[in-house]
Amino acid sequence: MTTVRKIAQEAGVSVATVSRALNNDAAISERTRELVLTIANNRGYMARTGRRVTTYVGFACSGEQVLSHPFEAGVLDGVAQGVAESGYNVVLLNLKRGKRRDETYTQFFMRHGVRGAVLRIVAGSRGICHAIAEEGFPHVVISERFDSADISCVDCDSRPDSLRAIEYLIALGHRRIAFATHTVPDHDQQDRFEGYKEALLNHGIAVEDRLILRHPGSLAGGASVLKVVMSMPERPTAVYCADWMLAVGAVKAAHELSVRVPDDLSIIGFDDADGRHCVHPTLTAVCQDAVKLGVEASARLVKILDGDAQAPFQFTAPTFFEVNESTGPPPAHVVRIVANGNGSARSDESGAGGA
Amino acid sequence: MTTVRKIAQEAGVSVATVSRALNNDAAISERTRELVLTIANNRGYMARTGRRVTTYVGFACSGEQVLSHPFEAGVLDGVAQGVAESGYNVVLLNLKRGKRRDETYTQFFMRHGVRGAVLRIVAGSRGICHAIAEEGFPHVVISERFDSADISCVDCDSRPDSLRAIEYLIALGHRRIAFATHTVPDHDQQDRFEGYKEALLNHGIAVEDRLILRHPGSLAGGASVLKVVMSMPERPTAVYCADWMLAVGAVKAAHELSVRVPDDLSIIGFDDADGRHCVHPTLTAVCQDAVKLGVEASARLVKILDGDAQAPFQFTAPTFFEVNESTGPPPAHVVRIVANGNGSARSDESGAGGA
DNA sequence: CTGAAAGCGCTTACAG
DNA sequence: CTGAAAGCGCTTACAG
Repeated sequence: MTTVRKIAQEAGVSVATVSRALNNDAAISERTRELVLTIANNRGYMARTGRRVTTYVGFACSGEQVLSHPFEAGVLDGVAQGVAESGYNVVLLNLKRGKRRDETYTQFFMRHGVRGAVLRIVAGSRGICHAIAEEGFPHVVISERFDSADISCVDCDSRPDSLRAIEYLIALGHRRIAFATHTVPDHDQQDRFEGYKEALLNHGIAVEDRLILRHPGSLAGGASVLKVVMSMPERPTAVYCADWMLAVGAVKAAHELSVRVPDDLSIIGFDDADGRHCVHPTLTAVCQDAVKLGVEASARLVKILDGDAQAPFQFTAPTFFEVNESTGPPPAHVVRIVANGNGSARSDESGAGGA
Repeated sequence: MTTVRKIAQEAGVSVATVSRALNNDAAISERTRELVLTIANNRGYMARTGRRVTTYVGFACSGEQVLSHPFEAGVLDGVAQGVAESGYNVVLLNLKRGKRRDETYTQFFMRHGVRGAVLRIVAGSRGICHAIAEEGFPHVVISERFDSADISCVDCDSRPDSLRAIEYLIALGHRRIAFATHTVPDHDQQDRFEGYKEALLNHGIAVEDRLILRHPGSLAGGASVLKVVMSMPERPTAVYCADWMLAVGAVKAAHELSVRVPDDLSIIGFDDADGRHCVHPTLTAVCQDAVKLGVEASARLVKILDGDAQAPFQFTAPTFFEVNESTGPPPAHVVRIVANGNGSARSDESGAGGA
C-alpha cells in the first residue's frame, strides 16, 4: 500500500511536504507538487485518512435490477440530479453482492463512505428495508410501500389513474376490457389491477378471470397479449397493458396482424418515460415520471442527512393519465382473429362490443 | 464531526471498544455493538481513516449527458457490470460541477476515493481527457477517439457497417439515398457519414448536399426528416437516420402521413439498444451495444488498476448491421408529398427511383 | 469481553 | 518553500 511516507522517501522530501502537495497547500513549489502527484499516480496512492474524504449517497439495489431499463435509468438519473447541488455524490451498490455476512447494513454503508441510501429492491427483498430501518440508517425506498411507519419511501400510486383510464374506456362505450400484467409480482402492477377492478365494479361490469392476462414484460409478451385478446370468443374491445413493454409489444403485433388501433381494439399502455410517443399510434397511457421519483428520493434523503428534514417520511408521487391516439369507441362489428392451420382467419361477431 | 472518541464518551466505553464494535471484531458483546452502532447512526458517524475504506471506479461525465438516455444508461449499466466481480464500486462524478479550480483531476478523483475513471465527455470537453492522461491518472474514455496514444479509449467504429448498410440499399436498387444526422457534432455521426459517402462513391453516385439533413435528435426531428425527404423534388427512395430517435421519429411520421415503409420509402436506422424492435416495421439498422462498451471500458480499467493489463490502450468494438423490415426495393412509382394549404397532396414522379 | 497504550497515516501550526 | 514535531482519528497486540 502506498502511504505518504513511501512517496516522501521516493521523492526525497518529508511526509509533510507530500501531504501539502497532495492537498494543494499554497506554500508548495510547482515542481514538488508535480513530482509528488506523479509518484502518487504511479503507485496508485489513495488517501486513507484526513479531513477531506467525501461522503456519498448510495443507490443500493437488491441486484435484480437492470440499470439500462428505462425505469431504473430514469430513477438513477433523478437520484443523481437530486444530489447535484448538495456536495454529495452517488455510488452504485449491490446489497447482495457487496455486503458481508458478518456485517450490518450500517457497517456495509459506512465502509463505502455512504451516509444515506436510496434503496431499489424487489418484492422478495423487502426484508432488507426493514433491517436497514431498524438499524436506524438513513434511507429512502423507491417504488415500494410498507406498513411500518419506520421506513421512508417514495413511490407512485397508479391506482387512481388506472381507474380513470378504465372509466375513460367505459365512457367510450367499452364493456369487455382486458387487463394485461407482466409476470413479476409487484405493488405497482397490483395498484393498476385494483384501479381496473374498481372501475369495472363502479359500472356494474363483472371482473372476469379470463380477461386478466399475465405475460412476460417484453415485446413478445405484448404480442401474446394482443393475439390472445384478438382470438378470444366474445373478445374484449380494449386492453389495459399495465407495463410499457407489453403495451409497445401489443401495438407492434397489432400492425403485424393488421389489427387497427383503435378502430378494432383500443389499447391503454403504461409508461415510465417517453415510450408512448415512440410508437404509432401514440399510446393513451397511465404515466409515471421515473426521473422525478429519483429526484424526490435523493433530494429528501440529502435534506435528512443535513438535518433539514425529518425521517421517516412517506411520499406518493402522482401519476398522470394521458389520452392519445390508441383509444376510441369500440367497433360496431367485433372481428375476431381465429388461428387456423396456415395463419389466421377472421370471424365476425357483430355487435358483441355493445353494452 | 462524530469521532470514535465522542461515541466512546456517549456510550461510556473506550475508543478501542468503539473501533471494535464498528469493525465487527469477534470479541465484542452483542449489547455493546448495538449500542455503539445506534449512536454512530444517530450522530451520522463516518469513518475517516482505517484500513477498510473501499476504493472506487468513477463514471465521470462532462455534465451534458442525460443518464436516462438509452446510450448513457446502457454504458453505465455495462460499467457497473464490468466491475462487478472486482471489489471496486462505481461512483457517479461530474467533472465540471465537482472539481475545484485549484485542484488537478488526480486530486479531484483521490478526494473521492476514486482510483480510476471511465470518462464520458462531449466533443467540446476533449481537453479534459488530455489533462487526465497527462497527469497519468488511470482512465478509459468511452466513445471518443484521440490522436494521442497516451489516452486510453473504447469506442465503436460505425463506418464499416454504415458503408455496408448503404451498399445494401444500393444493391436493392436505390440511387437517391438521404443521410440524416442530429445536430450535436460527434465522431460517431462523422463515422456514419463517412460510411455513407464511401458507399456512394464506390458506386459512382454523387454525394449531394441537399440529401444531407441535420435535425435535432428527437421524434420531432425524425418527423421533420421524413417530411423533408418525402417532399423533395426527385425525392430520395431511402434514408439512413444515423441516430435512433431520428429513425423512430421518421417511422412514426411515416405512419401519420400514410407513407408505407419500405414500399414508399426505405429507412435504415441506428440503434444503441433495442429501439429498432419497438417500432413497426422493425428497423433495419446499424447497431452498437452500449452495454458492451461499458463492460469493456470498466473491466479493462480494473485490470489496469490491478496490474493485469497495460495502459494506455485503444479498443474499437464492432457494430453490426441487422436487416429487418424497414428496407426493400425502391418503388416503381415514386410518389412525392407536396405540402399545400390544407395538408398535403401527392405528386407522381413515376420511375424516378430507377437506376 | 474490555481498556490502556503503542502505533500508523495523515495534517498542521511553528520555526526557519 | 520546507522539515521536525505535535496532534488527531483510528486500529490492534497485550494484559486482564
